[in-house]
Amino acid sequence: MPELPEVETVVRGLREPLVGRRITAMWHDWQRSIHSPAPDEFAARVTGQLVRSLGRRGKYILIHLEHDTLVIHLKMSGRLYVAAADARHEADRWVHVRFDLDQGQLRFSDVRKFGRVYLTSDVAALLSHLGPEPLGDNFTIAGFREGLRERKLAIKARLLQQEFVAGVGNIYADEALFRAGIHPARPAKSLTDSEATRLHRTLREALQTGIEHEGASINWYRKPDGGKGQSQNHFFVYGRPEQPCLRCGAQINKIRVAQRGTHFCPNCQPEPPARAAKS
DNA sequence: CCAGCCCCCTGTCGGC
DNA sequence: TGCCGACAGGGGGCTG
Repeated sequence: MPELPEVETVVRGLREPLVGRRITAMWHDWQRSIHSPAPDEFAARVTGQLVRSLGRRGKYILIHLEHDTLVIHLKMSGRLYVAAADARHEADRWVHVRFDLDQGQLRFSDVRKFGRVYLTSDVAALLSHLGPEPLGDNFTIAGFREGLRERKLAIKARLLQQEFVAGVGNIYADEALFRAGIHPARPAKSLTDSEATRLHRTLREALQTGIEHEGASINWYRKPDGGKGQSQNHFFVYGRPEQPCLRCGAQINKIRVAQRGTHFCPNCQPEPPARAAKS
C-alpha cells in the first residue's frame, strides 16, 4: 500500500526525530526482514553511525548515515516510527527490526513481513533498476512515450513496473488512468501521443495530490506520528466499486488487471473501439 | 526478451 | 459461532 506519496510522507515525518541521532544498537527477530548484509555484519556496521539526512527513491526510504545508507522498503504493511525507549506503540507487536538511538528508538513494524531493510555504501548500485522519479525532471514526455512503444501489456501493468517509472503502485495507477480517461486494460502501445502526454501529466497530478493529503490510510499505513493520511478521501475510483463516478455518475467498475484489483469508470474510460469487444 | 503466474506473509471479511 | 477460502498488493523469481 505505501506508494510514492505514502513513502514521501513517512520520510518527511522522520526527518525531525531522526536527523542528528546516533545509532547505538540493532535488534531483529525475523531474519528475512534483513535483506543485506547478513544480520551480524549489518548490526556491526550500522552501530555508531550518525544520521545525516533522509531521502526517498521510488518507494524506498533512504536514511543517509556517515558511511552507509540505511535503505528501507515498506512493501505492503511496513511502518516506521520513532518512540522513546520505554514508550509503547500500537504497532509494537509487529516490530521485527529496531534501531536503538542515543535518544529513543527507530522501530520497523511489519504485519505481513514483506518489508526489507538494507545497508549499503552504494545506493545508486542497489537501486539502479529503478526508472525515473515521476515528479522529477528526468521523467520526460518523450521518455514516457518511448517506454510505451511496442508493449502489448496493459497500460496499467506498465505503470506498475518500477524500471519504467519509480514509485507508482496500484492505487495511484488507477487514479492517474481515470484522470486521463484511459481504460486500464488497454495495451500500452495502443495509446496515442496525446493520450500518453495526458497520462504523463495526470500521473504527476495524482501523486502530487496524494502527497498533499499525506498519503492514503486504507488499512496499515500511518504517518510516523501515528496520524492517518487523508488521500483516500480524494480518490476518484480506487476503493469505490459500484459507487457513482464523481465525474459522470456511471457506476465504477472493478476488474483484475495484472493480477491486481483495478477500478475504473466504464463511461469516462471507455474500451477502445474496433478491438475484440468480448460479449 | 516478454508476459503471465505463483509465492512470500498475516489480518479481515463474506459465505455457509 | 466457527471454519475456510478469497482478498489485500509490492515485487522477486520462475516458466512457457
